[in-house]
Amino acid sequence: MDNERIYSVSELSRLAGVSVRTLHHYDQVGLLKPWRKENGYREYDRKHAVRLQQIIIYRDLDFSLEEITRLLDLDADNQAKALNSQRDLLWQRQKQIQRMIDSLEVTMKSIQSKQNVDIMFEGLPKEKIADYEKSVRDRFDLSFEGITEDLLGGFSSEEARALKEEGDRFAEDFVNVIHLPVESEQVQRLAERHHDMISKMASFAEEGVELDYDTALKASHFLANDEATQEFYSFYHDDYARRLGEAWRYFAETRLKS
Amino acid sequence: MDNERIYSVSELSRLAGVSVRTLHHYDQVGLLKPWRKENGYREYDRKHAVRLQQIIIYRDLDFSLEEITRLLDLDADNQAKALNSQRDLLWQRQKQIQRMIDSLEVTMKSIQSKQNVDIMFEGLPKEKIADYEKSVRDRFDLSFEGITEDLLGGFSSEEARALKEEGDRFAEDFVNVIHLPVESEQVQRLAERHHDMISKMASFAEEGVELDYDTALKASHFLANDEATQEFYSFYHDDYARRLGEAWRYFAETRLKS
DNA sequence: TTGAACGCTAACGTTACGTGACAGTCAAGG
DNA sequence: CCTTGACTGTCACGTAACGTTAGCGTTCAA
Repeated sequence: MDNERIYSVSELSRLAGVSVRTLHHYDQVGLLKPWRKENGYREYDRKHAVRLQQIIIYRDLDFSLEEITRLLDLDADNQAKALNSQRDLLWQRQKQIQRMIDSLEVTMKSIQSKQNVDIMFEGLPKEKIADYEKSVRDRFDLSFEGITEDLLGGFSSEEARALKEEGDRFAEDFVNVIHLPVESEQVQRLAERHHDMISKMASFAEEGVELDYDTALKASHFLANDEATQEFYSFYHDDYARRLGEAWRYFAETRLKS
Repeated sequence: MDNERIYSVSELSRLAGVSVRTLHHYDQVGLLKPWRKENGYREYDRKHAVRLQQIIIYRDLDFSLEEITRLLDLDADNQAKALNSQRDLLWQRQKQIQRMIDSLEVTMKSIQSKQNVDIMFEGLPKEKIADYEKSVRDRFDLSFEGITEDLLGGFSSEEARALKEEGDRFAEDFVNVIHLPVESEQVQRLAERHHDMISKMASFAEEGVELDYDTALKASHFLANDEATQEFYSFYHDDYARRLGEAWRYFAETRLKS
């Protein structure tokens, strides 16, 4: 019945996971005052142990020992209220950490996307990338970083590499039929393949996004007419961007028009 | 293109939510070293801002500045890895706080249940409660606190008061028919009412718990025969516990037998 | 009875800044 | 041109919450 477990300093310190010195300190500042045996040894009971738990919670929440003293002595009678406020503080802390995690993941996505941009543009002429980027930014009034972050941030390096290879293979195939008319079946098959590639990426970036007629038409026009873009893709073939643009346009007109 | 936003001490301090002195300090210990203008003023760029964010995360996770220096310089190349480990640490912290919340809620339940016990036994003879409690503990090999915690911990003080009143009203009604035979319709109607009361409480404490035949029979036997219990309930009527036990037994035999 | 384990106090050390004190810098206004 | 107020800089001491070390008493099993 008389459940009065008592603890020595070292026992309580092990129980609560704090150092003996800490208990000495709390005694000194009057935060947790144990009984004393005749020989001067400190003696803690169950109530002390409970109070210590509370102290530790508040301490972990970055309250000063002075504040903790006030809080605990103030709510000494109203235990339930004290516990409630502690729980609320812990909830707040949870949410705060969640925000930190979220912001961290945004940063991670941004870094990953930059890496992926490097992967995707690997082997392509460095100095022309900047011009191409500027063109895209001017034409569509979008930050290049914004685009790539949305489009590439969600992929791992491996996936990015796979995409790069898929793109290269496509380019190779396209160059092989680049002399054929855009209406030809071979070219249109490739146009569809390209359309599917892009759609896949876009839908991965944002759920339910469709590459519709208008967007495709704009893109085709850009490909067919923008100089920096032509320059950039001349790496594959002199006429690459122009022909791809035309292929896209025909594909959009015949297959995407609603 | 040259996105090089630069910050003064005060600007960066506001941006990151730290004091100017803190930035001075980080400069001093070599954790975050800004550029210097000719006049000696500190100058921070975007990279500094990013590094500061990382510092703050680690600091909030209680790393020492020295450890943070090591961590950041060690993973300076491998940014992605650093961010990953930070996220993992934040997750761990989340879980730790969750454990604290859980343990806190257990404590809250225990306190609430003790308050509710006081409410439920209010007005009943204090000194007989202990005997009754001992009897229950001996007979059922259960800690009284365990029972009440499971049964009453989930109720608020208001709900406990309502339960107490319901119980008192029942006792009054039962005393009014206590002279009638246990088989009588009036008594059996009350037995059912009592059974429903208890069931409701039990099912509230633990989802899907049913007060079955065996349990009811044991309880009825206890009520009808245990002396401390008789004593305790004699507050209502000398024969209260015995008659209630018999009413329960009949009810169990006629209505609960599977 | 002795030595290892534990306890006490006292006092200085450490970390991560806070808080002045005192002085130079700079743009705006009288 | 000079002042004024907002910033900035470097010392340098202060503080909170213990860590650490030193010196010394207590307990208890071997």
